[in-house]
Amino acid sequence: MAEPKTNELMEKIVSLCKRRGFVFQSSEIYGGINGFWDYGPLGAELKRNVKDAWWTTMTRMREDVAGLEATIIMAPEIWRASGHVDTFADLMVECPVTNRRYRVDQVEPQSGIVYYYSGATEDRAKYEAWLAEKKQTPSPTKQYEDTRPFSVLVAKGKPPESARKVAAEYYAKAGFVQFPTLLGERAEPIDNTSLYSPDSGARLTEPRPFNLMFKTYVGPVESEDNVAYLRPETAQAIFAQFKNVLETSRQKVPFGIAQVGKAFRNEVTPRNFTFRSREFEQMELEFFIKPDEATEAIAGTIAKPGAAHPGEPQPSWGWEIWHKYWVEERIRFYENIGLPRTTLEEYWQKPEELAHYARATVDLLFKFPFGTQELEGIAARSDFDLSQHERFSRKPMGVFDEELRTAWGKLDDAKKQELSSRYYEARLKYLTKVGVPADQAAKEAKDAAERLAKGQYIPHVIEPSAGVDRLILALIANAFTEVTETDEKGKTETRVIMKFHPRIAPMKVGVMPLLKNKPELVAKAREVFELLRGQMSAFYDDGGSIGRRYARQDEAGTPFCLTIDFDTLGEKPELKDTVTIRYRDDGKQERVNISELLPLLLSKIR
RNA sequence: GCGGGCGUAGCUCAAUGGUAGAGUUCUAGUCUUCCAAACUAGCCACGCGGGUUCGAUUCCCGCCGCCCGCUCCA
Repeated sequence: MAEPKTNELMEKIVSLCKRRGFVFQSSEIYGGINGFWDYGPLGAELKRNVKDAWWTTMTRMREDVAGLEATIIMAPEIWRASGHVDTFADLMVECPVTNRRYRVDQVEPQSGIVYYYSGATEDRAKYEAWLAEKKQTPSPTKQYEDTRPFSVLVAKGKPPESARKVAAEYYAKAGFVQFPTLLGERAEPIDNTSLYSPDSGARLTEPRPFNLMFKTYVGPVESEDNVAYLRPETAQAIFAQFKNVLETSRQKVPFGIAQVGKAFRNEVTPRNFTFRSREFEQMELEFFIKPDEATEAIAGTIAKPGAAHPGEPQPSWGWEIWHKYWVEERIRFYENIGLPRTTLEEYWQKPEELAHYARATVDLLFKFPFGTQELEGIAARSDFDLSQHERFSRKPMGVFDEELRTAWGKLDDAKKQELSSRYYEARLKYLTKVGVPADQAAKEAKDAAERLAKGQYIPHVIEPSAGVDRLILALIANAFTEVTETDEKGKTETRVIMKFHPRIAPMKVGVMPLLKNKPELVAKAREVFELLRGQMSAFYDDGGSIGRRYARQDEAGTPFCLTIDFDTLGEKPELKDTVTIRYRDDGKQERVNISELLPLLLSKIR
C-alpha cells in the first residue's frame, strides 16, 4: 500500500522539476512519449556535474582506471555473446501463473486432461472475512466476477483439484476476485498440445515478440541481415575493447575501464518518473582482477574482507575483498555528492537471485518516496564476460602475467597441483554451463590450467554499474526541502529549498545588486558576475525584490548568493569592495572582500 | 500487458452544449537599503483525432500521456 503522503511528495517533486526546468517530458508538445524524459537547463547542469564527479573520482583520481567512450550501435554478435539476444529474439509465451517465459517453439508438447472454466466469482464470505481482518472497506469499483475463460492441463490420472488450484491462483492473481469460486468447469482429454505451461499447466498467453532491446537496421535496406541493436548496457563495449585498452593504456591487471553513456531498454512499463526510462544513461566500471588461483600463487594467501572498507588495494586481494572494496568506494562516492549513508541501503543478493554469470551482487538502494529502489549494482562477474567474447569472437582475451609466471615457478608441486586443479574445475564449470560438450569442455579446461602455469589467464571482473538518471532523481528527492513560515500578519507560506551539495548544485552562485534602479549597484554587480562566470555556473538576477530573488535561487538549489549593496561601493569606507554572501541552507550572511570571493567559492564547490 | 483514476494558462484550481475565469508564476515599468512588499500594464490554456449536434472544452468512441495496484525489470 502506497502512503498518500509519498505520492504527494512525488507529485511535488515532479511539479518542481517542470516549474524550475530540471526535467521535462520528452516531446511534450506532441502529447509526450512514454518512458522518455528531457533535462531542462538546471537538470542538464546537475547531470553534467554528477557525471563529471563520477568520471573524476573513477578515472582521473586513480592510476588504475582508464576511460572509454564506445558507440551505441555495435556488432550484433556482441549481444549474442552476452546472452542478450538469445533469450528474447523470438516469439515468447508466458505462463500467467508463474510468469515464466518460454520461446514459443521450445514448449514441449504435452498430453493429458484439460479443465476449462468460463470465469470465476468472488467467494463473498471469505472476501469479507479478509476485509474485516485487514480493517478495510470494499472498494466501490470492485467487480465480483471475472468472465475471462481459462483452462488448465493436468496429467491423466491427476485429481481435478490440482486443476482447480491453478485456476483459482490465476483468477486471484488477475485481481478481479480475491477468493474465486470457479464457474463452468468441464474436462476434455487432449494430445500433443503446446498451448499449456510446462511448469503449472496453465494456458499460456498468446505468442508475442519479446525483446527488450531496441532494434534498427544498419544501411538503407531493412533486411534481417543488417539488424542491429541499441545497446541495452554499456558494459559489453568495455569487454569488446578490453585488449585494445590494455595495450594502449600501459595498465596491468588489476585495473579498470570506465565508461559513461546512453543505453536503451524497451521496458514493458516505464514507471516512477525518470526512475525507469527507456533511454537512460549508465556509469559503469569494469574492474579486471586476477583469478584467485593466480593471486594465491603470487601472494601465498588470499585476503578475506572484513566489515569495514578494506583500505588500499593489496597484492593478496581475492575477488571477495575486491568486491567489498568497490562497494565501500561507491558508498563513499555517494556520500561525497550529498547522499548520506543513512539514505542508502545495501542489499546482498541471495544465491538464488543472482544472474547466471554472477558470484555475488550488492545492490545499493536509495529510499525514494515511492519505495527503496536500486541506484547501483556491484557485481562480481567472474571471468564470464571475457570468456564469452573469446568464444564468440575467437580472439584470445587472456593476459600474460609476468609476476604469475615467476611466482608459479617457485611453488612446490603440491601447491601447483592444488591451484591447477581448482582453476581447472572453475573453467570446466563455466564451459559446461554455456553448453560446451563434456569432452571438449574437459580438454579446454585442461588447456586453460596449463596456460595458467605459464602465467596466462582470463581476468575476472568486478562491475560497479550505476544509473545516472535514477541517481539524479535520488539527488533531487534528497535535496527537496519544504519550509513553512508564518509572517507577522499570520500568513503562512511554504517555500521549497533544494539542498544540493555545492559540488553538484546546478548553479553555484547567484549575483545580484541590492536595488535594480541604482546604476552604480548594477554595474558593480555585473563586474562581480563577470569575475565568477567561466569559473563556475553563475546566475545574474536583478528582477523583483531581493527576497524574491533569494527564494528563486533556493528553489534552483543555488548554494550561495552574492549581494552588492551601498557598502560595496564604499558608503562605509571599511566595507568598501566587500559583498554579502548569503547561504542557502540557513539564510546566514557574511561580508567577504571581492578579491577573496573566487578562492572561497572554489574551495566550497570542489 | 491487465484493472482503476485523471487530463482546462508554467503551477494550483473554477465555470460552461453557444469558443473560458481566478490566484500564483512569468515579462515590462514605477517604486523598493536584505529573505516571495505594493501599484500599473502585458503574455499564456480546454492533450490529440473522430463521432453526435445548427454549434462540443462540455456528451460518445479511439489514441496519447500522467498517477495508483498487479505484472515486468535479462
